[in-house]
Amino acid sequence: MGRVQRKRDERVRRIVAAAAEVFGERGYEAANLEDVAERLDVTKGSLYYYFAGKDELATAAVETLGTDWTERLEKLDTPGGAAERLRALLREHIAIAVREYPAALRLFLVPDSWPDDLRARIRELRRRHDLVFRRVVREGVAAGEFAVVDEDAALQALHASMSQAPLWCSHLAGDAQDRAMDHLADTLMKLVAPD
Amino acid sequence: MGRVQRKRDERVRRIVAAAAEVFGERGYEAANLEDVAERLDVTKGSLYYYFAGKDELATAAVETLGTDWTERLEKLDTPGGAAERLRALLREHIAIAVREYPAALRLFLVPDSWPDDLRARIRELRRRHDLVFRRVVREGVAAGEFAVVDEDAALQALHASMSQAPLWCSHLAGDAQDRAMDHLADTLMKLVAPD
Amino acid sequence: MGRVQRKRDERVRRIVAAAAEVFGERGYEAANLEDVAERLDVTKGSLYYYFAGKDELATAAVETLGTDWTERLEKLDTPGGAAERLRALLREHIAIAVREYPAALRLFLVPDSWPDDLRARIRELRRRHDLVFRRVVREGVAAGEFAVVDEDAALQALHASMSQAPLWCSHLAGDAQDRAMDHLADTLMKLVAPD
Amino acid sequence: MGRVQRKRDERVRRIVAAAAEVFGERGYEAANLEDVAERLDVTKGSLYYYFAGKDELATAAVETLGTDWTERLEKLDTPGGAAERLRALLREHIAIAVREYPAALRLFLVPDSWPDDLRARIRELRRRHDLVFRRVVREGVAAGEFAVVDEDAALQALHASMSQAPLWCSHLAGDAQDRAMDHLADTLMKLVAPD
DNA sequence: AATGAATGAGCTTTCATTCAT
DNA sequence: TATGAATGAAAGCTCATTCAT
Repeated sequence: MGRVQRKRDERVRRIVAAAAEVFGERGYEAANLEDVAERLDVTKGSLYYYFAGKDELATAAVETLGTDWTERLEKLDTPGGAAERLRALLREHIAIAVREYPAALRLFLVPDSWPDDLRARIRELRRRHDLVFRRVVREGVAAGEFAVVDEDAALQALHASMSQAPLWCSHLAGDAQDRAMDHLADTLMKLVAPD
Repeated sequence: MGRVQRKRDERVRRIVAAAAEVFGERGYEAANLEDVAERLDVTKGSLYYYFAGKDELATAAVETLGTDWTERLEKLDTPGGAAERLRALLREHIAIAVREYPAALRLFLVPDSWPDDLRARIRELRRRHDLVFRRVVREGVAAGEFAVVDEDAALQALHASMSQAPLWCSHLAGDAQDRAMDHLADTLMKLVAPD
Repeated sequence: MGRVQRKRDERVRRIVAAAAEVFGERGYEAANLEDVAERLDVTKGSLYYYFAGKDELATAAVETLGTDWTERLEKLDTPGGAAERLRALLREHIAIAVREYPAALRLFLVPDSWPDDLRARIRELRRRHDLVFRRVVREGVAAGEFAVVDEDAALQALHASMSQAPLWCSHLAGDAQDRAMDHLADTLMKLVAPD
Repeated sequence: MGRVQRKRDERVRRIVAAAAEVFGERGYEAANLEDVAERLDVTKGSLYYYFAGKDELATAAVETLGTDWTERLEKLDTPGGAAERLRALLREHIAIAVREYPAALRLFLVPDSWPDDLRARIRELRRRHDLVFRRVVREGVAAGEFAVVDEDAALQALHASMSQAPLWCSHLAGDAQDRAMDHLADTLMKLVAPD
């Protein structure tokens, strides 16, 4: 992989980052390529040299954002039992959602009209993301630290609550926001609390 | 209020219903008036006889849907303690979300660009809706039946989880879907479980 | 002509008056029938019972306004020489323009696309209106009171100046407006001043 | 300023010229972008690459036309006294109105609904245009060559008469038209004639 | 590789006009 | 007579997409 390829990859990376911002802020439909280009100081047309169209760009954005997010959670190597580790995961996930991707919810609400392969890739992304949490939950349950009514239900509730956190946390200021995020994490821990 | 007015009201009601469907399915941006009109077997222009524009129509849809939903929950007169009543509320709310308004989440994700008064009305709607749950939770806590880390956090988690339920319940068939909904309700009860 | 016909005439008269206001304020293109109807507390559709369409209504408005205006000038029976009479005509014309039909200029700027017969009627109106002034000017010239380079040019200048008077007189307050109108009339008298 | 910019400027210039034609012929409301585009052999949408909307295009048209017109009059360096110079100005102004911008009157009758800044720019344009005439009139008065009842009234009358000249001159043929224009200019000179 | 330009389809909105009642 | 309702054509505007340079 030569210098040329590296340069191209870097270019793509920056485009996707910009796209993730715009799509995240406005959602797929309301986002427009002009704004993505503007953020990169290039023209709309240039994007087509790297991406076949809006769909592909949005998919790449979702993919990158999803992967980054997942990896940051995967790297979070907290020592201790399942409870400590889950608590750390929740806190980190909420922090990322509120601070960095306040509109990720919109970003993941992809149009139903997308081709199957794009949808499949996104589903796969979510599955991998979900696995980070699911593993800890499952270990906690096995170790008797946690108890769940239903694993799927618990995980859905966790994800849903975290992804909507920005909707009511964003408008809070520094300390109050921190406290709200902590309270949410603590609250969600109850979902897997032993009886 | 004469026959004419009644007829107009009925007409408006049907338009709003159609709009709620379309906006709910596609979200505000992706929805278009052509589709709303088509569902009513009229032409686009006719809608403007009843509504000043897309915004107003969407607001009406959100408002109607929100009010109906809240009222159905308010009417739910379950006997018993806070736990029984909350459980019934959760189950009903989830059922409505999954069966009748699978895309309500999208509908409530209103554009940031809306005028303040529209946003204010929507916020008010949500507040009233929230109150139905908040009251029961508060009573349960007072009665020692429930314990919450933080009232706001608990309620946010409840709402978020329920509103996203369709995303993973819709594709399930009859019995499996019922079971999933029950599991979710039971899971969410843990959020307020006493220690 | 029975009571029915009289009632209809009265109805037509009021519609035309409202139309003259609206067309005068906005000009032909920008005016819309909804506003005309609203001013009369009726619905758009009703207007079609009396007029075949927008064109006919506008023509009637122009015609009525033109006729009224002309008749008021014709009735102005000032004693004295041509100078006194012309001065009175100018002053009255300007007053009507500024106070009552500040946008008459817009009203008379009819679209080029109108059918020939409508245009012909309007031209005839203007001719009759013009005649009121032309007669006095001609008499003044014959009597040696006036001198004109060219009768047509003088009359065109008179009309143009008077019809645009509202553009710079409307924003003036009571006395100042009166003075401006007087000055304009005096100024225009110079157009026919003897050498 | 590179070749690209020059090309863009030229493009803009041609668009504005086309717009001035269309707006001038039909007035603001009746004019439509389709027609402007058609005259340039492009599609409607292309205009938006250069102008934000109908308002901006119309303003540019008014501005360009107004500036050009004023500059042509300013460059008119006639020798002689105030009378000779005013006579030349009138003649040139009338010629431009009749021959080149027969519907400028319509163009300058901007909608009341325009934003204040657009209206302000147009007013400024008119002020500068007016100044060309006002200066000569004032000099003539100072030199005792002219006498006016009221400077403002005289100038308003001059402008109004000239701007409406096309309404009755356009339909005249070659020589007759020339003569009519001359007569108008001579007639208007009387407005400032000494007593 | 990137740009400026253009396109065309699709959207929201307006409004003269028609018509059953 | 008058109304409420609906229509359809046309307007202004947006934007993903294409393409010559």
